[in-house]
Amino acid sequence: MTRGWEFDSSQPIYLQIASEISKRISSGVYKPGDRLPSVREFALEAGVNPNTMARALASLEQRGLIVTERATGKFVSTQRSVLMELKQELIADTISQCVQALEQIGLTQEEIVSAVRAYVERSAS
Amino acid sequence: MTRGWEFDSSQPIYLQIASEISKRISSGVYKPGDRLPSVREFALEAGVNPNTMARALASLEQRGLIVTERATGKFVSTQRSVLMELKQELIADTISQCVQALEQIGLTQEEIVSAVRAYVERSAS
Amino acid sequence: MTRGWEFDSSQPIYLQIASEISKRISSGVYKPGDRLPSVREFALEAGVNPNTMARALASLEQRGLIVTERATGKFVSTQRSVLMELKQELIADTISQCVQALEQIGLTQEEIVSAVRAYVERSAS
Amino acid sequence: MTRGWEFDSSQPIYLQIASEISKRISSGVYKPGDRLPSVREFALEAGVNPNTMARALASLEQRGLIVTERATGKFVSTQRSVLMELKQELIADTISQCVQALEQIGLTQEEIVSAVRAYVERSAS
DNA sequence: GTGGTCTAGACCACT
DNA sequence: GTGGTCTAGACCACG
Repeated sequence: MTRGWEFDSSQPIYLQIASEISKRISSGVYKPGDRLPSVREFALEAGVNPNTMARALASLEQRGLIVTERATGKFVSTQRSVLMELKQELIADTISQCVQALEQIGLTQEEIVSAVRAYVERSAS
Repeated sequence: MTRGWEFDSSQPIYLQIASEISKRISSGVYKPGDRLPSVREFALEAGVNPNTMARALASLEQRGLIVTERATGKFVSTQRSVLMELKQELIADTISQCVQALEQIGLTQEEIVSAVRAYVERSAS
Repeated sequence: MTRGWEFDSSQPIYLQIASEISKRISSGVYKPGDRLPSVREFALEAGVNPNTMARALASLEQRGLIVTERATGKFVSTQRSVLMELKQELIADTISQCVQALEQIGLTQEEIVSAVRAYVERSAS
Repeated sequence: MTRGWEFDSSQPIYLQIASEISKRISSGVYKPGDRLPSVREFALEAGVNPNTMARALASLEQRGLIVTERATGKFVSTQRSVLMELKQELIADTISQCVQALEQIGLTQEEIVSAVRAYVERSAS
């Protein structure tokens, strides 16, 4: 049994939590309109202090990804534009990280594109 | 000053060290024929026990990436084939991880390729 | 009760252990599919530290002679090819050592063959 | 620098020394009529007590392999018969040990002979 | 219980 | 100084 989610020390934990939940929303684990687990539940699952979890959720709420209905809980936003924005951002982050790593290995931009194309074509067969 | 390299608990430290040094070799931080820092220095830099560092380096030596000259130190292999193999493996791993993340977000393979192309073209301008 | 196996200082202990266990596998003391004694038991029997025994077993695993099933133990490989390879290697090593000794004593290659033939015929009667 | 010869605990050291010197005589390091190093020199070389070395040399003298000339030293015997006997014994011991090992690996006597023949023919090419 | 990992500290041979 | 080996003892995940 793991004690909680995995964190590293490169970033505040609450941001890592927000990132994790963002991914879940984007990938449909939590769908638009879904009620999220309570802060306490979430904190237990992640193995962090409820205050930390609350801070993470607040940052998501500020971005418009989740909305709070007083006394009933927090829900994933149903606004398409915000969710699309999130998705685009996650895509950009993922690709950015990948491209950066490949450039560090020594690939040019053209080589990166063709390497990715080769990869997906190979895995498609 | 950081206390050492960053490790997570998803993998043995010695493998993470091996991976880190692999990347440095592939990206030219340590070039073919270069003498590597001594095991003790390396261990100090990474913030681990010398035995752990030795284990990491042994795994690299077993893969043919580095060679040991007794009592003088460890050197990056000058064999092209091994280094090319390493590079291809690092590229494949990086792309695999990226594609997997993007597919989880919900992109199709064509979308992934075009998103990467768009990204590098945008960053080129 | 002996205090452990016999080792000499010509080679690292862990390699001598690996060699000893190899012989046992080849001669059928440990048969394909057999569960080996646990690392701790083995270490006790050999009179060495468990880490040293683990290192020896790791080298055998790397050669494909044994396989590990997590939390249940280590087992002799059932792959014929690997076991045949081992046997051939042990035979070659043994004969090489013998021939070398006999050549040093001053025997020619023909004399060596006939001396061996004479020996086995004599011991057969 | 090694501190002396290698011994194991399977046999008294003086017998291991006698065996080593026997091999040297048989292989011609010390030829018939040669004066051997003094007991003190020999003991120093082997890293043992002079008494132990004296005992080893006494056992060789008893077998007739070496003779003592009072106040001048010890010499390798010039008697052919004794030297031939020694050679035969060394050969028999070497082969016996080899055959025993091969039988333990699981070879039959015919297989042993043909394996040895194959080995010397291969090494001759 | 199993094997795996990591640390701490020691001694060795080599140059 | 280098790497290599060995011991001792600890903690972990797995089933």
